[in-house]
Amino acid sequence: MKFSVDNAVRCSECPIRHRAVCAKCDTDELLTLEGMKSYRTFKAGETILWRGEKLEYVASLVQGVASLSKTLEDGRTQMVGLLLASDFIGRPGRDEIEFDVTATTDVTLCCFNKEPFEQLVETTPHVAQRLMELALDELDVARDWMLLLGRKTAREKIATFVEMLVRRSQLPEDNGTASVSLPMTRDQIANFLGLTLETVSRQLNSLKKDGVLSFNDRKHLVVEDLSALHEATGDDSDGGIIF
Amino acid sequence: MKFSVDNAVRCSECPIRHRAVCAKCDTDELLTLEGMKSYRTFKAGETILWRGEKLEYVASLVQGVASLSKTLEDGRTQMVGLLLASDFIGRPGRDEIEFDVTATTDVTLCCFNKEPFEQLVETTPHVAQRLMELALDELDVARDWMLLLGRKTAREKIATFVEMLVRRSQLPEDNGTASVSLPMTRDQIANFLGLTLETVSRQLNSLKKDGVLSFNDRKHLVVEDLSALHEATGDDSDGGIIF
DNA sequence: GGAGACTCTTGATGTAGATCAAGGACCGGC
DNA sequence: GCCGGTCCTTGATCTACATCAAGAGTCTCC
Repeated sequence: MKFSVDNAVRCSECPIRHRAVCAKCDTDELLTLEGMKSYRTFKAGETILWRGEKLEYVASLVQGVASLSKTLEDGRTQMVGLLLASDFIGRPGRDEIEFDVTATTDVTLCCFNKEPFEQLVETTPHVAQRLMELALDELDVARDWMLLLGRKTAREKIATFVEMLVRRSQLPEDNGTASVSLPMTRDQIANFLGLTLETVSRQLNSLKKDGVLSFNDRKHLVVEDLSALHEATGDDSDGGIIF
Repeated sequence: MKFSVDNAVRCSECPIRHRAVCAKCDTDELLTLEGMKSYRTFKAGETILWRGEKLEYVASLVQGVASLSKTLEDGRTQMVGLLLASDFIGRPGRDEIEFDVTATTDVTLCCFNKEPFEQLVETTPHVAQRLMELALDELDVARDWMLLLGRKTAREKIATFVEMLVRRSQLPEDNGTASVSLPMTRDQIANFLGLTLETVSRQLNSLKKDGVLSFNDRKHLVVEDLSALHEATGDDSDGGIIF
């Protein structure tokens, strides 16, 4: 279900219609948004927004994966968020953002100019409510990530990351087995988990040796034993992580 | 400006009136909130909410400091948020929370029963907007914290923490000097920064030895050189952290 | 199909911070 | 004032992961 700037869809047919910032909008509100929106695309690796850059628009991510990252003075970087289809970029009421946004894969955005969008937020409770829900969901994810970054071992971090991929891809789990595609390089994973690429490689291969995972090409992973994987995350058995 | 359950204030005189979830409310809306609210207090160390517990109410923190924390299966814990005056607890649309909430100091909450509050969110854009702003602010803080947890050294973590205390306390900075009160034990600080209490102690004393900080009693810190402190955080010189 | 550039693996070594341990300072209660 | 508990400091040791290094796969573009 690919689409490009050239064949822009109507909102009512949009693949993220029911999950994005517009999820709660009624037909009238949708019409307003329809008039404001425009699509943009970015190639994998391109920077979508720089930290501190003046924000001209806010956007929903329609297709692809983007990442948010922060950098220290000496160049160390940490990924602080992963944006997937229906996630929102930018915030009404702030002129710039505190992190860089980079396209991990090819990305399509549905953009709204900032000012008219802010007016919409002021007037329609549906948009503000949905933005609040999205922000609170992101907050939950960020907090799970803080636990991971602060307290988990390298092996637990990798296991948690793979488990997240499985949950998110929503693939049918075959009696304890699942296969997922890996949209990032070891380096990007390392950046995500607060590790180095060598440690990521070692831990992935260690999980492979232990029969929890298997893989041959670098873009694809098979989880051989989901419960062993969960065991390795260190997470409390109930509850768990929401993605 | 202490107050207890016994001498509940009117909303219009509330110390957090202009920063809490009610900040954008007009007089009518405030009246509705006035009718719904009730105060609760907790002693330092008490648990305000357990993870997974059914949420009966949402609340604004009026006075004191509370912390959010997560726990791994084997008992390792990580603080994932610090709640200060005007911060909000709970989320409309979710029946439980994913972390424990504990009173760090004595705490006073302004509570709203969950269901009427949710209805209010549905109907008044001002509350939804303010909740969105609060959530987005917390998200910014959480992301700074992820960078800290994932990439900073022990010394940088401590420096960042102290700098945060300074910024937050808003005390007049005397030509590069500032003094702040320390509302937590070494153990709690360690839990906040993803360190151990021994490391916290060592790094604080190392910063003392280097003339950046000084302290005699355990509840009070003096920053002798704010720019040296900032230097020690590792943060990019511009921008910086918002608290 | 081969040169060059990424990306990944694997090994050897170093080190920041955890862990273990013990003693000292402070605090509240009797 | 003394006693028990909590909190903090300091030292010795250990270890998980970073860092440094080298080689092997794989991808792409003339």
